[in-house]
Amino acid sequence: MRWTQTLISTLRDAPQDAEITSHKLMIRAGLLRKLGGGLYTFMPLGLRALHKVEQIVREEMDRAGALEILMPALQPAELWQQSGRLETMGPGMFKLKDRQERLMTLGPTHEEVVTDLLAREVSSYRQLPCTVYQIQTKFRDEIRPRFGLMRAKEFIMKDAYSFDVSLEAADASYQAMYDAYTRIFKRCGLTAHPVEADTGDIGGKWSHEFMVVADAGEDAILECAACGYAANQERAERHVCTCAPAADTPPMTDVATPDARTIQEVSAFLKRPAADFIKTLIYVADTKPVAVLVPGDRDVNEQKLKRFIGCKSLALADDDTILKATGAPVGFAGPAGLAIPIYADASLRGATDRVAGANKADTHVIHLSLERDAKVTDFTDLVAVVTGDLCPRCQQTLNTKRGIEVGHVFKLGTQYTDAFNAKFLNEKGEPLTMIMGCYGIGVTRTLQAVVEQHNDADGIIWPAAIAPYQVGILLLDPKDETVAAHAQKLSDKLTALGIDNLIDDREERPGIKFKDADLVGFPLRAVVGAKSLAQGGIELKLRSEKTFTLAPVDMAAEQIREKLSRHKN
RNA sequence: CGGGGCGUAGCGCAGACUGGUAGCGCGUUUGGUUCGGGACCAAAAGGCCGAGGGUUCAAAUCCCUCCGCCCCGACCA
Repeated sequence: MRWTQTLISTLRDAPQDAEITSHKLMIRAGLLRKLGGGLYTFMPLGLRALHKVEQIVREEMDRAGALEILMPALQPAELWQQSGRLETMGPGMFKLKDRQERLMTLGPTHEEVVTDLLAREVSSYRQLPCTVYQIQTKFRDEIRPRFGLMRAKEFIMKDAYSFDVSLEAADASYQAMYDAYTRIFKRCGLTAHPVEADTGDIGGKWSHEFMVVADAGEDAILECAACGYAANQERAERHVCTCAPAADTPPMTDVATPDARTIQEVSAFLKRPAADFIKTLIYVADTKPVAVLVPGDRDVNEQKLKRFIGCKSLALADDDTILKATGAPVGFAGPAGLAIPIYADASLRGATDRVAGANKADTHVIHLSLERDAKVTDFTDLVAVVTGDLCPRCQQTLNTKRGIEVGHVFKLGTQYTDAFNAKFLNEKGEPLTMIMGCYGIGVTRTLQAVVEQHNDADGIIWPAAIAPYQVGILLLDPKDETVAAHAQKLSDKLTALGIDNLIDDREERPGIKFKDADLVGFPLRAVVGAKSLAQGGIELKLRSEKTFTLAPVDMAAEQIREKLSRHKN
């Protein structure tokens, strides 16, 4: 292919609305163009790279025994009513009506469609295990689309679903996908770490996310260097020391704290550190108010809270609800005397001599001994784990990193197969419910994660496996027929060797071609010019290296193949 | 949804406070000189200044409404 025959336009400046490196580079290098918020067009160059990622995904899915299918993106809403997710995922789904006024959705994911499908298709244990997958466009009405392809309203996902006869068999299917994911990300040139994760709206009991470590990542990961424990902050647990209660805390006493509402204000007023406080938050779980207690210097992890209570919606209570539940305005809630359920963080078990709100305006209490002075419904792990907390496995210190979630694997159990009555007959003719797993890779996000992980000040540095073109042939003297012929010959030879390449045949000065080649990020650059030919050949330079070598014209293609194979990533 | 910021040529920006009907750089087109890390000279094309309404003799500029985009937060009592 020749540069002048394709649609590549590079930009010297990044558009003002691009924030992170990978987003800027993908726009500047002409891979993407924006249509609107969270909506992007893949230009020829970007689409080539995307197709390569898809191809790797396809090969590894096939290798793992999964079967490719393609389900509709447009789906009847009844399916979502049947699973109950029209309610839980509703706000994040695009909905529309057809001319019959039937409510439809644009699929944000496909558990419903696939379970309905397998429930109809599978009737015997002989058909199991069965894992199907598709590479398809998903639609999500994101609260806030961000950073180009990282969080888009429309994006390409590879989603796979496994169906098994038993939990043990399902574990094997899960492991097969987990292993396939490991291979996929490696082949894409990514360093992705599996971490324990929250299951969110998908549901299920167990899941791992594949995280690419990057400062631009939207998730926080807690890692233990000692034992290898790694978890998304949404799920991360910590080891808590069970401290012996102080023998004699004086009776709980009111103290006036006029206008001091926040922990910070009361802490300053009473001259007690935030850690001595019991922070009391009033939430509304579905429709009922509940109180949540955490140490004054800690934050609540709402995902954990939601999971523990088992509610569908969870939000901080408004001022009226707080007044009704505590009898006091916002800022003076405390555990003593509350008539609503109280959930306390496990670290507060045996807490004595603490400060908390008194459930009276402008008043706090001191000498609060939690189990003596309040009726705690349950103690459980509720705080957001942070750097410095102790590993729940080995009690060493945890560290935080930022990560981009590129893949997520779930053990779902029978949540969906129950809802869709997906049963099969076993050897004895008994009907059993299939055990399900689901597995997603954000294909478009993965592409951007690669750029985020592989770049320098000059531009993208593509891993050879997913570069739009593996070789950029810079034709420096396009009007010189001999030189141009050499470039074309090299291109043909490379193509014959299965190495895709692009000849930059523009009538531009060399400087522009060098800059653009670096920006676009060809893994290998071959310079063909009157000067190089006079010196005896064609210049070969890897994007990841500083020096070049001169290859005789007849040897250039072979040498390129060799260089590329030595620098897979 | 709340807070903040921004909408002027394909991209990056100035002009706005102090109204007088639009400019710079890059890019694009043409011609010329150049030609190994984003050259130079000359000429040219390209804009209902996000949309609607108002004030005014006159609005990119002032006022109101809406729309779009970006960032922060989705929350600490």
